[in-house]
Amino acid sequence: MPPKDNATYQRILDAADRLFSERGYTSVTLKDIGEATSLRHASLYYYAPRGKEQLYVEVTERSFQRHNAGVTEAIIGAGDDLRAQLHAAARWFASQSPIDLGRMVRSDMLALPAQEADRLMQACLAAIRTPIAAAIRNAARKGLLTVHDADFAAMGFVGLVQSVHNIPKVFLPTPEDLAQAACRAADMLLDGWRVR
Amino acid sequence: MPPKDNATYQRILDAADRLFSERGYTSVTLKDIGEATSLRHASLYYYAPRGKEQLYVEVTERSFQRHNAGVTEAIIGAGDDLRAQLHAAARWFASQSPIDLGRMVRSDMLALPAQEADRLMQACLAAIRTPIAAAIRNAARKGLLTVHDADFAAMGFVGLVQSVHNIPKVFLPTPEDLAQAACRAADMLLDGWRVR
DNA sequence: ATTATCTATAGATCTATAGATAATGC
DNA sequence: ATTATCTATAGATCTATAGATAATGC
Repeated sequence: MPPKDNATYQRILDAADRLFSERGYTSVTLKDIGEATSLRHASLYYYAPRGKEQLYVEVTERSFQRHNAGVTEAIIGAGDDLRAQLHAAARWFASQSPIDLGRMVRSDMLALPAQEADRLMQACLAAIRTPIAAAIRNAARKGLLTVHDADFAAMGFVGLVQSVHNIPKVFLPTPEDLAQAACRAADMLLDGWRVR
Repeated sequence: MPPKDNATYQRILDAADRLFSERGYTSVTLKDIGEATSLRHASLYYYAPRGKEQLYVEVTERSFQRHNAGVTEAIIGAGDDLRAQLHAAARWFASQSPIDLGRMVRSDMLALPAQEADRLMQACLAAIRTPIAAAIRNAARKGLLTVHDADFAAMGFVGLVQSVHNIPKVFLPTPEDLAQAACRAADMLLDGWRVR
């Protein structure tokens, strides 16, 4: 069992992260992860003795810590204005491969022991919701918003902003196109569709 | 090859629809579908000679026709007011098991021949987008909205409204709780978070 | 000696096919 | 006779383990 900061282990986690987040737990095989890291799939057990499940759990926890940090830093770096903060958060989600919470809840987690699935899912939801809900509460305290449930609003924000990842690539070819679409999505939520 | 309206075949499609939409293409096995219909998995080939892929394609096309009809009828039945129309559409999506467009794009479709995947995905996106975009355009023509891209707005609406399905069941225990949450999500988009 | 990776293989599961058997309709 | 379902099985793929081999560090 090598240390966690071992370079090969990080390569394995990176590949597993990309594959799991893209295709989901059951669609990814250890052979896929092996090929992505130029290792035989049997060698993965050297780093993760409990196999695919261990890799999935570690990768998922790591991924949500990264998202939590990414969104938090984006919002802090955007200053005090909520629109700027939401644009920064929207750009973060546009820049990352999307988090498919629905697939996680209704598919990935079914392959894990129920208790572990619960713990993991709770942590994941909190990790992405918390920094956004904090920004919303902050603006609401200043009397700028009519939002009643900041947590609910934050989850909706994530669902809306990430829907840009479902738009076919021909319509949003470059990463900047995607980022701008995500910002427009954030604006829709902030300003509303109705004329003011 | 029995006729399409054969009762057993409909049972198979219903079970496949539920399983595929919940867990995705690769997570569902023919054994699962067999067990859900009290048939041996080999018997499924009598109705779908091309196996799992055929079942997935038929079920997905059927599902999006159903959603298209469901949303269209909901909107028509809601009268002329956009808010009432969006609430009706939101209630429809809350009442149905969620469509995971992200999983379809980035996982399910990879298991299908590229050309068929393209055709299917285009049809799916259009089926749910069209009736909502029409309602938005209708209200925009009356000068009530500031929406610039009705198709983009419609996709965002679906992403936002369906995010209520990711909220743990303890917070939204009954179907009516879910429906009301979906309506509140629709209101957020219509009115915006900023005070008016 | 220890660490890292590989080959080989067992056992489980999955898709798909072949052919037997039971049920139904003439 | 035809229709519907079943049993049995082949071949592929997947997870996991055992043990060999190569590379590295003392």
